[in-house]
Parts: sequence; C-alpha cells; structure tokens
Amino acid sequence: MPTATNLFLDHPDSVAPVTLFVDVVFDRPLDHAYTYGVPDALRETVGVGKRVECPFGRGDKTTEGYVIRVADVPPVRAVKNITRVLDDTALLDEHLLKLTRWMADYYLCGWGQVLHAVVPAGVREKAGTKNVTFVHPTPREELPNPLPSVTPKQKQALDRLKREGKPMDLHTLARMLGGGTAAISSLVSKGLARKFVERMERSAVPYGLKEDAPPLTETPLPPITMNADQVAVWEMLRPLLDTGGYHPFLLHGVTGSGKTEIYLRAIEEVVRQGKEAIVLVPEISLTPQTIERFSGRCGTVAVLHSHLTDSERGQYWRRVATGQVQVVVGARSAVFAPTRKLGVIIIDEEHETSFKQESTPRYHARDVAVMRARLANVPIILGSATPSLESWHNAHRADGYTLLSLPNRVENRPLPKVQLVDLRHEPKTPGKHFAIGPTLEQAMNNALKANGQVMLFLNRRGFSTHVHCPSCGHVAQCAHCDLSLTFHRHKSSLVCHYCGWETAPFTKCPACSQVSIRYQGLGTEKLQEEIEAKFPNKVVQRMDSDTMSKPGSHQRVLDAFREGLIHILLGTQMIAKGLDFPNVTLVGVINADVGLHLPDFRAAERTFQLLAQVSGRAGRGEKGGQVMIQTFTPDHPCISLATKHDFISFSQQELGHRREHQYPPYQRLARLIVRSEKETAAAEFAETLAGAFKAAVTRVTKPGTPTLRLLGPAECPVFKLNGYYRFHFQIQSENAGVLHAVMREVLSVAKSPHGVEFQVDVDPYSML
DNA sequence: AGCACGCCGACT
DNA sequence: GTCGGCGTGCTC
Repeated sequence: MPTATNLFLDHPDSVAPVTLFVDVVFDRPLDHAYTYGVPDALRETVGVGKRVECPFGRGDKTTEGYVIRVADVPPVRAVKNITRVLDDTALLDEHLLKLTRWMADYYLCGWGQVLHAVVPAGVREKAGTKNVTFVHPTPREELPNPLPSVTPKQKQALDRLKREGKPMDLHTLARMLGGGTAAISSLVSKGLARKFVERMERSAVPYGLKEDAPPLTETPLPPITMNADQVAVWEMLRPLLDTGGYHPFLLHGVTGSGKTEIYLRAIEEVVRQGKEAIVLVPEISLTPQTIERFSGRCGTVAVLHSHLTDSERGQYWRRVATGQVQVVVGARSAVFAPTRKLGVIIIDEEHETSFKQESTPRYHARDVAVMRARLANVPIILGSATPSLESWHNAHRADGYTLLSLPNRVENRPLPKVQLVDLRHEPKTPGKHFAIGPTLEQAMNNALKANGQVMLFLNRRGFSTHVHCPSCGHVAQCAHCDLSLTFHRHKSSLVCHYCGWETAPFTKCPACSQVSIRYQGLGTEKLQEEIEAKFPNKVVQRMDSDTMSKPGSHQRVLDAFREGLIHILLGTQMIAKGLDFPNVTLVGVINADVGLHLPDFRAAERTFQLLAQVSGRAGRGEKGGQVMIQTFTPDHPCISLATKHDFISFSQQELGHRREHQYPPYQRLARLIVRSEKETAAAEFAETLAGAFKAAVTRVTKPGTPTLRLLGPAECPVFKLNGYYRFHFQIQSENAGVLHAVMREVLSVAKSPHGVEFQVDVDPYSML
C-alpha cells in the first residue's frame, strides 16, 4: 500500500510533491475529518461529494470515505494519499453536504455516518467494489482433528451459524451476537468456520423498471374547483411559491378538508417554474391510492417506497440528480432526494412518528426537511389534521411557521358524528368477554342493513395479548424482553411484538404445572373471530401486518373493499391513515384506551391523533356516516375532545400539561441509553456516566445560562429488551445548545467497556 | 466502528 | 516459557 513515506520507492515518477489535499469523513463514529494527499493521477477526478478509497489506521486498511473538502493548502502534519476515486460524479451537492453536516452536529453522530445513511446502497453499488464477507461452519468431514476448544462467545457464534444453515454475512452475525467480529475471526482461524468474500450482485435491469423506461407522465387531470377556505389558503401560498425563499407553513386541515388539492397546486406551480418538489408521506400511506393522486396531475413522479430494490432506488436517485424527475414522493429518506432545483417541500401527516428514524442517525425527517428548506431557501408546507404539538407550538410563535387553516370538509360535508360508548356501563353477557358491545353491534347492524360498509379499528395484533396462569400468576414473557407475549392463533405460537421471538404456546403452566391457562386480552385475530360469529352472512377482512405481509396484498384488500366485496374491514393503524372510502358509514373503535396509559408523555397526543384519523374515515361520501368509540375513560380529554373533532382545545389543554411538566415543545430533550447483555456491566457503566454527566452539567451550567435538568441513570421503562439490560439518562433544557454541549462533553469522555454500548437520541420519540 | 498493540492467565 | 484470550487507544 503506497503511503506518503514510501511512495517514491514504489513509483519513482511520483516524487513530485503532492499539492492537492482532501478532507475525508468515514462511516464511523468519528467526529472529525481526515486529510489526505491527492496523487497527480487523481487530481482531475477527485471532487467534493465523491467517495474515495484511503489507507486508514495503523494497518493502512483500505477504507471508503467521503470527500467533504478539496484544498491546495498543505496540512501541517504528514498525510497519506488517497488510492482511488470511486465516483464519476459527486453523490451529494453543496446543499446536501451542508444538511448532512448539520445532522451530524444536531443528532450527535459522525458526518460520515450520516452520509453513508443518506446515499442509497444502490447508488454506492454502482461503482461496484463493495464486497461482503460471509461465514459458514466448516463441513463436518473437514473439521480439524482434534477439535480445538472454544470460548463461550465463540460457541455462541458457532451455534448461531449452525442454526442458520446457510452462510451468514459477517457483520450481521456479529451484530446478532452483540459484539465485534473478533470471536468469529477466531473461529475461522481455528478452522471451525470458513470465510469467503462475495461481490454482491444486483440485477442490471431491476424488476419493473427498465433503464430507458419513459417517465411516468400522465394526462394532467383538471384541477378541482376549490372551496372558499382552500382559495384563501392558496392565495396566501401562491405569492410565496412564486417569489421562492424559505418560508415554513403549517397547514392544519380537518380530515377530508382537501389538503391534497393544496399540495397539488403548490407542486404544479413549482413544476411550472421548472423546479422540483419533494413530498414526504408516512410509509404506511405510501399506497397506490396516494401515489395516483400525485402522479395524475404533476408530470414526472418518482415514488420511493419500501419494496424497491437497491438498484431501483439507485436509478431513481440518479434520475433525480440528472433532472429527469420533477416530483419525488416518498417516506422519510426521500428528504435526501438529490434534486437540482428544489422549489418546495411538502410533508403530509407531519405529526406521524414514522418520520423519526430509530437507528443512527436518529433524525426526524420533518425537522431535517425544515432545515433543508432553509438551506435551499424554499418554502415548506407541513400538513396535518392533527399537527404535532411541536409544530403547532411553532406556528404560534412570532418567528415560527405560518399557520394555514382548512376548518371545513370539502363540499360542506359535515364531520361525522362521534358517539362514545362507556364500556363501564355496557351490558355484559355473563361468562363472555365480547369485544363488541351491544351498542356498537346494533350500529353495525343498522349500517350494514342500509348497505353501508363498516370499518373497525383495534390497535393490537394477534389473538390474546395476555397469557397467564390463574393459580400462580405466571405470565408468558419474552425470553429476551420484559414484555408479555401475544398469542397468535393462526400460526399457533406466542410472539414477542418487539423482538419477534416466538415460542410454542403451553398447555400447562411452566411455573406451577397447573393446566388451566388463561388467554386474555383482545387482538385483531380474536376480534375477527367474534365478528365472523356475530355477522355470519357478511364478508369480513382483517388488515394488519400479519395478514398484509405479501407485497400487493394491501392493495388487493383495499380494492375489494372499495368495490363493496368486503362488508366489514377490521384492522390496526393500517386502516386509519388517509384512506378514502365513500361508502363507509360506520367506523368503530374497539378500545380507545389502548396506548393511553403507556409511560410516554406523548400518549395522550397519540391517542387523540389516532382517534381523529380513524374518525376521519367515516362520512366521506354522500351517505354521511358516524363513528362509535368504545372506551373505559370517556372523560379523558384526548377522548372527549376527539369526539368533537376539537384539536384546538385539545392542544391548548395538552400544551398546558407539557409546560407544567417541562416536556417538549417547551423543553428540548435528549436521551442516552446504556445497554449490555450483562445487567451489572450496564449498571456499572451507567454509574460511571452519571459522574460524567454531573461534571458536564456543572461545567456547562453557569449563572445566567438556561436551566438544565438531568434525570437518571434509571432503568428504561422496558428494562430488558432484545436481550439487553438498559439504563437511560434524560436531559432537558429549553435551550438546545446547552443540551448539545452537555452531551458532547459526556460523549468525549465516555469510553464504554467491552460488552456495553450506548446510544444517543436527540428529540427522542420512543421513550421505552 | 475496526484494528493493532500489549498485558495477563492456561497450557506445553 | 508461549499462545491466545481480551482490554486500551488511535485512526490524517
């Protein structure tokens, strides 16, 4: 490997001193860039935003990095030279580099890590040198004799490998075992496992999209005539879309108020100016129905959905980068689409938590989008019927978002009547636990008799959510998590909804051998059974992630429902979002209290949002419609106000709570999780960090600086998860800068011992 | 994150 | 004595 020191020995013609230098960042949790020399041969091809190959570390290991700066000023220290330029064209422009830099600073991770997460694999693949290391157990007949001894870690790795039955990717295996690759490498050197490298192949012509396929252009549909509210909103937006410039809008419109029409006009306007639009939607609403709305009116649309292959994603990326696409529609990651002349960003259902990424970099696509709009100097529209309280709060600050309102449904359709059914007073059938009370059952009968369709919402999968022994109290629990298992009757197993662990259902109690095990708690599977029994002549379809795993099944069911082939559709969140079925005259919520009592300060907000979204599915056609919500807590504001579709009162009340208890949006929040498979190791390191936190807090907090609160170390609400014991710290401040200062200081001194790792989450959404 | 260096315990 | 476990610290 040629380096700066021995270069002239290998290549006498390279004696000429290097005069061009690049700063490179790597996909590692390193907080600064590394300077390399550029040999003459690479001077012409190197550039900012391209990847290069560098010798890195003591062993000069060939490592891929991203060039973030090119300069001709010689650095003070000795540098090594880059060995190769991996891209013909820059993967990221100046704007995206600035944006990712901001993300690294804000979300406290390496810039290179952000870049690596932002550039789709299919784009990096194109330069095509990424090899994947696989390991597999040595075939029995070729095993060394005598067998070498193994350490527990190594045994664990080997067992896992044998269970898999086929070669495993080295890093996937290492991650499964929660450690490094050292143990696996030892296995290989002992001859118990074999390693081989394979170049990951991708089909050159991806399924469903030919390289030269014409863009998805369709005959423009005529714009819909807008009502007075829409006109008023549009009149405010249009001039700012014309002039451009950073301007954030919060579009608050009740369900069915025609927000989409506003988005479409904004997109049309921008496309007319020769610019591009990015539309972010939650993954769950990335259905053909949503996509059609956009593609019918807006010309060349690229839809980035989760079923795309890497190379399809890569193709879209390149098409966007070369200006062949005017509109990009996609989930979270579409915020990084490499548009050339961005004109507007739109975020539909802006409150959705799926915009938050739960792995490094733990960014929130809405916040990244706002920053992108600011850097690109373009307007951004956040839309929702139930805005996040963060955005709502922002819209009520002098320097915040401009609020736009659509308080009425289109064509003056009324919002559906919502009726609460108090489950405490519902008549019960002795000896039976029905999910559907008499009141809801009657309403269903009426709706079906009038040829309407019914949607029932229950936010819990499976058959029984709670399996326990009545004599000793033993509860079926996950072996790897502090969570109870859900019984799935269809596949006849007990499943952990968090880590996916499964075990056979037991007929006698594993603790006391008692034989009468109780299966309690209601999931969609059991609900389906009850409906089928109560409505034997009706077609019932369940829609949750268990029944909708095959691609396309989602769409088939929704099409069938629209055509009236299904009378009753029941499901989880999946049926709550953005669907528009005019013939649905009754929407029933089986249990509004699910999720309300979680240890999460956003529980009430989420419940309100969910009820509002679900209710919004009713009465979208001429027949009108009603909503019936079963609940044990009809007086809780998030439930009682949802029945009145009163977001504004709810937000006022909830913001009051948030202010009182010092939660977002009044306070910024950051969370640090310490986890280890060994409980004591996690606890000890948490104690160490507690010292570092206290020191950092005293250092940062000076008289006159904003207040700072430190909570923890404490056990996480779900202490054991995925086999890890977890402790967490939370720090709060009204000032994000102070928060970052403390976290940076802690991170700079924190060195976790073996088997212990920590994760930082800025603006966390999951508090478990 | 990797990876090399170096220290310590279990074997020849 | 030596091999190979795992802890420590650095990477232009």
